[in-house]
Amino acid sequence: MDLSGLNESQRAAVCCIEGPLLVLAGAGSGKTRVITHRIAFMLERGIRPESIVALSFTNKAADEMRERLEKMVGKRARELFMGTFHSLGVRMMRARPADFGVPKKFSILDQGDVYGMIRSILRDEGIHYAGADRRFDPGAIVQRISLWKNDFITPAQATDPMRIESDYDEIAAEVYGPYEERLASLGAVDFDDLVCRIARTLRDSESAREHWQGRFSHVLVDEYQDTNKAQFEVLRELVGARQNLCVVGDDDQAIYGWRGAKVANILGFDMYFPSARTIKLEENYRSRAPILECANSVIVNNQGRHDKVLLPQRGGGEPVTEVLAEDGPQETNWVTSRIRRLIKEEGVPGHAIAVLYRSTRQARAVEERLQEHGLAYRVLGGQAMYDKKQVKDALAYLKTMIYPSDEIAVRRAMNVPSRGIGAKTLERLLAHASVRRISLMDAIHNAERVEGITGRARTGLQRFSELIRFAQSRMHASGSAGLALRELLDRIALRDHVMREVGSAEAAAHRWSDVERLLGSVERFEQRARESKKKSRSKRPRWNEFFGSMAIDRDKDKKSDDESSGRGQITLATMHSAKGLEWPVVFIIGCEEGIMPHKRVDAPRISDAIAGDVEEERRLFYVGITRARDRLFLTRATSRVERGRQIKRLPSRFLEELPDSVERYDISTEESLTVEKIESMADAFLAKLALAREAGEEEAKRRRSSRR
DNA sequence: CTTGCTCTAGTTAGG
DNA sequence: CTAGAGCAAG
Repeated sequence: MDLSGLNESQRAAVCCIEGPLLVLAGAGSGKTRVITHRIAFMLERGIRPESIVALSFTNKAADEMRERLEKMVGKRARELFMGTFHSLGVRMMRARPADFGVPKKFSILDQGDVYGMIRSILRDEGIHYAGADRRFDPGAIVQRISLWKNDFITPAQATDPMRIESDYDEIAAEVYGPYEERLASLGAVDFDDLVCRIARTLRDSESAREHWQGRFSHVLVDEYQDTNKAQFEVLRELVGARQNLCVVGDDDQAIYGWRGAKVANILGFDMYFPSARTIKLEENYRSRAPILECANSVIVNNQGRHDKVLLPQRGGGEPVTEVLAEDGPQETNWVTSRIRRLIKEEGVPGHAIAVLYRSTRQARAVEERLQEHGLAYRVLGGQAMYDKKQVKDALAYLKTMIYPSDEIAVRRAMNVPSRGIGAKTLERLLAHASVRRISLMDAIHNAERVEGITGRARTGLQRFSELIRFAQSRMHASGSAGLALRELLDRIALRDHVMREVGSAEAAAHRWSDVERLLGSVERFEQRARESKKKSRSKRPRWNEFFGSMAIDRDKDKKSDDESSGRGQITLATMHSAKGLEWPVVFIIGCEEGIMPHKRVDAPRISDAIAGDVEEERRLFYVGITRARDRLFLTRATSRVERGRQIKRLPSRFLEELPDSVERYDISTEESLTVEKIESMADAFLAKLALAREAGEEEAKRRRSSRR
């Protein structure tokens, strides 16, 4: 194998295939190259592809890795397991459901289903989760339960008074137990179960452990700094005594502590695996020196980290620019016109430019200005396609047609668009169904026999029942669920429903296009099933697979979308979703106290008690900086309109950690400021101030506060 | 049961 | 300023 394209430490990381290995891969240090070369090297050394597991955090990352590997080793790349922890979990649970205490056909709840369940528990337990007196955001509860599950804290332990620190802990602990019970009674698991059940089973069952340790001999993990406790346990049990575990990551890019990731996993890797080797990749092939200088000088201010720096491998480069605006509109205006200039005058393609920000809401203003300028852009992140309401509605109908026993789907579909079926009616139906041991859908088909259902609800149920029967008969007649779903959606005029729900025709058309995409992927799935039928003679498409992969690979249809939408687009992204990506030109907007670091992580400003959170914000800023290849602009405003009022804004403390080589530009005075200029201005100002003080003028104090 | 009004709170994301 | 949720009225 040809390793000549790699530097010394990269080569070391590729060739060290036995025993525990920690690869500390700085931003832009050729991490993916190392991983793919390493797998290719392992295959060359005769390790069977089926016994290799390569894990990452997103499907996209896994797919890209597989593509790159396929270029190196060909079809064999398809034989090894490459995917997310969650998809590994699904695969293991499907292979041996009994080991994990789940039914053969378990279903996977998505975020929306979980929310719905938490809401209904809150209602049933009589907890006012929102309102004037006490408010409990279901989202915060879901998040707590998720954190507990990943830390192996049981419902009983969660209610321990010693652990409870806030109202939220108390409420969440109260809901946690019933939540787990409901999951079990539905034969369903949530996303967290896909990981922590694996960990628990491997820990507790010797036979399961032996089976899986025999199945997999070598494990690789990318983005290791983002692993949580449950994921760590899975790894530890999976690799067993052989400890053929290679983890690749960068503690300086750990930005997911708030969702349970443990930086300790990467900081203390050699504590858990004492025989571990550590290899640092510090050569940076992405960014120009001035950008890396910024990155290095910001990140050294963090305490808990592996000691390393980014060493520039590309020469030259313009200075990084810090841009000062008077207010928000001026900031976005400047950014968009600078982008326009880059594109129109300097010949930079749109896809070479990104605007990064801390929170999604900051995108809107930029979007509006870009639209005005007629510049094409795309927004990364945001709601995943399968989380969108319209798509979920359509999907609920599809599931109802195919699996009428899927209660969650039926519940959703039955009232879209509203058919006058409310909580009371549902309750009656469920009671009826449970007494007769029939499904909710069957109870609906027999609605006229259910006690107490009258008037509007009754006719609504009748219409729904007929609709489903109609769709099912169309499906059987045509042999295509996609076609039947189209007809069904047509009948209920879902399209008009979507139109009515949103204001602008444009937004509605956009929402509807997501439904079209769903229909498209249903039809493609059926097409594939028909083709493979010739070979395998299976009677029907395996819908379980389709729905399962829908919950797991939510953005598998996104890719074609990205490609079809052209290459000229500017990218708008949060710094979180920008991780792993790069652009020649990057703008980071809103570099201010309160935004970055965000005010929520920095509540007690005087005592730096929770400095860890501020350190995570600093890492996030570091991630943002290291996305830039050639040019970097950091912008901020001195005041902003917030809740209708003009508020003064202070520069982010991170800006003050930047080196002197950074150029400063003030939009309103159109002045470029170097450090020397600022210093001479400050000197002049101080001289003036001294004069004023001598004269005993009160005004001097006011001026002092307006300085910088 | 639905609709429309009023109030309030307001990170970050993925499977 | 907006989105989402509760609440009161139809």
